[in-house]
Amino acid sequence: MTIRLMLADDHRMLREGLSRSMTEHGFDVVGEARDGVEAVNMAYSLSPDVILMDVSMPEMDGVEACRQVRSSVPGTKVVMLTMHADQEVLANAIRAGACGYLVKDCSTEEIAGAVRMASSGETALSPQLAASMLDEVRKLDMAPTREERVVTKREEEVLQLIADGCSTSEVADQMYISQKTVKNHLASIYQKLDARDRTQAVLQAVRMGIVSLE
Amino acid sequence: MTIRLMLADDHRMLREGLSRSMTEHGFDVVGEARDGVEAVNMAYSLSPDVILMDVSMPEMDGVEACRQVRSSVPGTKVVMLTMHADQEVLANAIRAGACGYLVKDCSTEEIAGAVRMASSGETALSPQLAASMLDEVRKLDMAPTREERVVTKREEEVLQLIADGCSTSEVADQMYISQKTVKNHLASIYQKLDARDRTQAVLQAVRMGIVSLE
DNA sequence: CCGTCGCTGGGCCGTTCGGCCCATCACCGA
DNA sequence: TCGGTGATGGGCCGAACGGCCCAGCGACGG
Repeated sequence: MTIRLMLADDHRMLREGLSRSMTEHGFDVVGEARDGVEAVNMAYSLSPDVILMDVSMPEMDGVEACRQVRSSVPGTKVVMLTMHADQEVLANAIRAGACGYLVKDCSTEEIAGAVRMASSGETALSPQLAASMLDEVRKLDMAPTREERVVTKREEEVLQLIADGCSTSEVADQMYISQKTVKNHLASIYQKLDARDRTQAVLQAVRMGIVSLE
Repeated sequence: MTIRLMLADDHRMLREGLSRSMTEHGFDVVGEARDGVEAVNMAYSLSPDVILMDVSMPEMDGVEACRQVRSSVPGTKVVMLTMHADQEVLANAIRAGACGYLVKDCSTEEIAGAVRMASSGETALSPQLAASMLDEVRKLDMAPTREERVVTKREEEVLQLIADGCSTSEVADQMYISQKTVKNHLASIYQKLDARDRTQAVLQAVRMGIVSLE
């Protein structure tokens, strides 16, 4: 069974080249759109198996078009194409329901493979993108690592208990200290975390990874 | 300049095969380790450019070995090898400082490419892994999507402003309503989010993705 | 047409919170 | 040995908070 493919890109040359090579790879290219709006309408009337969609297009960008296609034509998979390995756009595309994400300088074999994977429900993306994504994850992990104890152990305990939903008296009970001491710890915390109440202190602590949500 | 490569895997056959093919690809295989402990010691004495390290090994698993190598021999890059596309292990490997992550059924060309990328400071990983990682990200994004408005628009505004550090009176000023109305909104929020004070309400809102941190 | 719900307010009251003083004790490094 | 810091407390007070009543108005749906 041949896969019914649709193209969406504002560059005619790219469309024609892609159309030719995808046809050679055994796909049935059933339609070509020049912008995002056209892509959404065409997807609705053609219900292709997969759409190769450029990220940057006139009228409506590919990410938004992807979102609309996914909601109005659920059976159609969308593989995004982009010029650069932009991690931010990638994240948005994933949220929009894209089943793949390729940089344009990949080979036609890679594109064909991505289309096949998409049509069978799998996800494909360029190694470049994967690497940039990893760097992003690594960056996120770096931050919590450097901490050299801004607040003391007891202060941290207070923060965690309050984040867990305890009141001042409950914190005091659980820590076997008086309410006054809890308030003293809090006062110290407010200075260190630049907060003026427990709400801000806990939020700041969450941001800094000092306490855990849940 | 040839890249000095070290192998760490508990399967002799795999080591020998890998050693042969990597040599053919122009790498200098300077050592082979049979378990994690041996890998760490050998890495320390040989200081190879790159280590191809299996995830599952006796004595010490590859992830821990990777961590120790990264801290004791900072110049050595580690590329992890695994049998299965386990997203959990991948995350740990990244945290441990791995510069690549490959499933074992990839071609020797891919491995060679990953080693070269690693030695030049880049990150490489198998498309399969990338896909499974994406699925993970997608799953995380799914949860906040289903929300059918638990709190009303105004209540959400109140929550966001408080999360941003505003007091009751400041929220009232910014929303052009009285302090009493703000407190009324909060009271309504407490019921809906099962919170007893603004701290818990904001934390719950953050957990539910209603308001954003920062 | 009437009920529900969201948004806007008022008043009252007891509790909690945060800021400001203060003290003691133990520990650790200069 | 002396000073700094962490942890433990005390008291006091004004402001903020949360719970409990209440009301009117507009929109929307049955």
